[in-house]
Amino acid sequence: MEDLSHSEENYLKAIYNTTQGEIETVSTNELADKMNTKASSITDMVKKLSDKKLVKYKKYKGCSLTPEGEKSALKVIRKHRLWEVFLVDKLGFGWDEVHVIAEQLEHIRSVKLTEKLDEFLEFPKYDPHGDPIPDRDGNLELRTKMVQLNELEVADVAVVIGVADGNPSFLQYLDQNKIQLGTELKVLDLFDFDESVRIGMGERELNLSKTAASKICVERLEK
Amino acid sequence: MEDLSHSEENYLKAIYNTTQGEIETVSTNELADKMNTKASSITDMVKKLSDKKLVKYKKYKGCSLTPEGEKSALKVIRKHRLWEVFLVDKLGFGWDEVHVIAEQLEHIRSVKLTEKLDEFLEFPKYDPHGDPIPDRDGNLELRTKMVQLNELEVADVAVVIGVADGNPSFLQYLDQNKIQLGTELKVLDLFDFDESVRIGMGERELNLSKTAASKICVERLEK
DNA sequence: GCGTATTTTTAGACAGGACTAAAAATAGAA
DNA sequence: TTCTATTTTTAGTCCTGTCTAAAAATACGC
Ligand SMILES: [Mn+2]
Ligand SMILES: [Mn+2]
Ligand SMILES: [Mn+2]
Ligand SMILES: [Mn+2]
Repeated sequence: MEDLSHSEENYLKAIYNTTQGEIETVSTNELADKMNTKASSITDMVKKLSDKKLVKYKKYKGCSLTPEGEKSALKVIRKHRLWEVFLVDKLGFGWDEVHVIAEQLEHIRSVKLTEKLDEFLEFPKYDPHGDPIPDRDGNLELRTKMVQLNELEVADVAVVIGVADGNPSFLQYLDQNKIQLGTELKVLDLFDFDESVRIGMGERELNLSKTAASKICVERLEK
Repeated sequence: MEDLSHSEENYLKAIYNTTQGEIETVSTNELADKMNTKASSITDMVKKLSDKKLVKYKKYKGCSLTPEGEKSALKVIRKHRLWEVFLVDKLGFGWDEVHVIAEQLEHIRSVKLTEKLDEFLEFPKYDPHGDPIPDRDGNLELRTKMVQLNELEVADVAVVIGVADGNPSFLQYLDQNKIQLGTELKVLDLFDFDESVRIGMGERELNLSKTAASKICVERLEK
């Protein structure tokens, strides 16, 4: 229950993010890639977190979070996403700029600060990238109706509700093409040969590569 | 010019704060006291900062900031005070609660964040304790007309413009006695035997110990 | 100016976090 | 199944920042 270091929090967050969905365990190398560090550093830290009962770890078998560890990770994620909302909504940052700054702010230790910030932002449910913000108890909304744009059929109508990649260059690409959260679109064509997709948004039409389309998260609308 | 660690920034700030005014140099032990650390730690860090040309240091003679070091210190102080304004004005914290949180926020590295925050707060000149906020170039207003309350004469009228002590228990004492920045007061009596002072504020009258009075910073008004 | 008290520095240790290189375990192909 | 390629762990090193204990320098009373 004692405070965790910035580093420990970053590891927990990375483990959380890579063990979402069906994947129940993350390998040492995969984590090393995600965190831009070396496998040996991962082993060291995972051992430490395992001693603290925040991570389940079997040598050579990868790791996952314990319920305790998940709680800690979600606290950090809550702060990260709240700060992102603050930076975009209150300070006027672009959604492509806030992640790196929130990486620092997420480590500020003050429960009262987090709760006051939440209130100041009027209890936002989603961050600027469409990711749900855990409540103070660590409950996270499941986005059951969310699908990737490339999974739609021709003539489907949908609204953008998230992005699967926070990379600034991808977000700037979306900005340039005037795609943002809330943008409504219709699938005009699906091209088999490269799995690209043509969408219409109001008057505009646009081709998206499979790569791009797979990173845009949408919810189907009644057509 | 590379980034400084949290620890290095804290040392620079502490050196800045203890070498204000006539005092031109701070001793190793004094700094150790202020920072709740040991003299040997001070020596180590001061050597390092001296290598980086941020601190002037002669063995056994104490240390002070170089112009470079002062610039760095003022950047941290600027962030500290801006965050304090944010916490009080926007989030509704009490002035007794914000110092510890700002101790963390002051280390967030993003020039753009600092400038956007400044703008969002509408370019405040003073923090919640009446301390002037350095501008982006590190220029700091000198509060030439500021005196301690215990230096006033009987019948002097003055307005509270700052506190010389950020200790929460002192600030809470002021809260309880409804003394805040902007409070106007008149000196009713000075008591020689213990140097305490009796002040009037509107209908209210109040005795202040010398200790308390010396920590309240005021500006004389035309009586 | 001398000798003691105090301050400051040095030496050595330790904990956290990261890295390299080498060793061990596992996975996969033949 | 056996041999090799890949993954993972271990061993040893380094850097930062801190501490304790010992040594050195300074300050000061007489
Ligand atoms: Mn982080
Ligand atoms: Mn986000
Ligand atoms: Mn600080
Ligand atoms: Mn302040």
